[in-house]
Amino acid sequence: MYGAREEYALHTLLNLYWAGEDAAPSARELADFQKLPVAYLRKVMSSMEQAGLVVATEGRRGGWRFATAPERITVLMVADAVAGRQRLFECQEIRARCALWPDDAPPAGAQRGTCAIHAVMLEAEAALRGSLGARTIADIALEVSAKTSSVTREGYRAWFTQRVGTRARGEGQ
Amino acid sequence: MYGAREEYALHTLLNLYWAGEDAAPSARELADFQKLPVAYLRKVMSSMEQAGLVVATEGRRGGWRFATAPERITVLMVADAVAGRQRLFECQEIRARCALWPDDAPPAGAQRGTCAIHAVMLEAEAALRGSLGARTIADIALEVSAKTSSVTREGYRAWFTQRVGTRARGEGQ
DNA sequence: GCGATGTTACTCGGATACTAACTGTCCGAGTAAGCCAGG
DNA sequence: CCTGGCTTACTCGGACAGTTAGTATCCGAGTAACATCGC
Repeated sequence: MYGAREEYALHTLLNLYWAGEDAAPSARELADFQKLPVAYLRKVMSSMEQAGLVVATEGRRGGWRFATAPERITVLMVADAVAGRQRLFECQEIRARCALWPDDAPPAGAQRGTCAIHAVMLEAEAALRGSLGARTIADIALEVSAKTSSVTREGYRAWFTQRVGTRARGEGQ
Repeated sequence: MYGAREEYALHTLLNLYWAGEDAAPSARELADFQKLPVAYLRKVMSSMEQAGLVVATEGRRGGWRFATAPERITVLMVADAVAGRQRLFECQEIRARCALWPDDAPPAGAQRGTCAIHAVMLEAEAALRGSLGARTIADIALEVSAKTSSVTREGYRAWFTQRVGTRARGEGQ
């Protein structure tokens, strides 16, 4: 159900968090840091922009920032943003098709309410979404922080500020 | 994540339930009743047989029965049987790839424990599986029974016993 | 009457199309900052 | 000094290719019940 897109998106948001408030790294920098395909990451970022999670500034010193505080961005929001509100189960209303009646004239009862099987799936989907909706980017970042040394984290931040700085001053390539 | 396979499997188990203990309908009969593709349903049934949910008797009067009481068959078991224990998320250990170190020599800390993002996904997967594991085929059947008239349900059962009967007696064309 | 044979209708498993989705790449258009030459 | 054009390095969006997974079909092999034929 969830694949590389979601993984890229979440890790990149985490990296955006490490980079710090005033960095605004570009898609290329974010991709380089994690060694991801640049062009593809751009699309992922676009999806997240449309969902209002991040915002891009254009031009030479352009780059990406959080549009919302990472404390308010849940994993569910990210998944929905890049995968487009995927359903756990796509009900085809099989119940209406039965040998006991013609296809074009099912009895009224066969279509009333939600399909019982569909209902079970919807319930499971709600459980899934509830779980994903309870965790935020900041949550995860703090969790990771607790397990890594502050030196390492400072290294991350420094890499971004240095990379972004040289680009802005035209020292690139 | 879940599609036609699961829908076919669950509806067919429900139909097996309506057919009654002593019916043993064939794949063709089960498919005809719900107007499903026969050859495909056979494969779905095979998956469920391998998982120990249903059992087939071969030969002319052959057909399908429950291998386990429908009270003990959860929706999760069915989904796992036909979809093969799908993961919600396939972690690619992206965290090990970083511009700060060479690909072939990541620091020990970067790989220790489970990836934080992966952990969130595993938790959500557990919530999903917990929800699906709490509902059984018999549950759903009783739920549907409560919403349909006994005449309708008797019609289902009669259709199967009649169909299975004529086949066994060689009156089928 | 009784056993051997053939027919029928199943299941099982593998091989094969067709379609849709995911991943990834490429290219043109628009935008903002720095640089540099001409007035 | 300062204004206009050039270069650079971004973002944005659409179009495209390669690979994989899901849906569906087909065919040959094995099996069990029934019907039929020959003894």
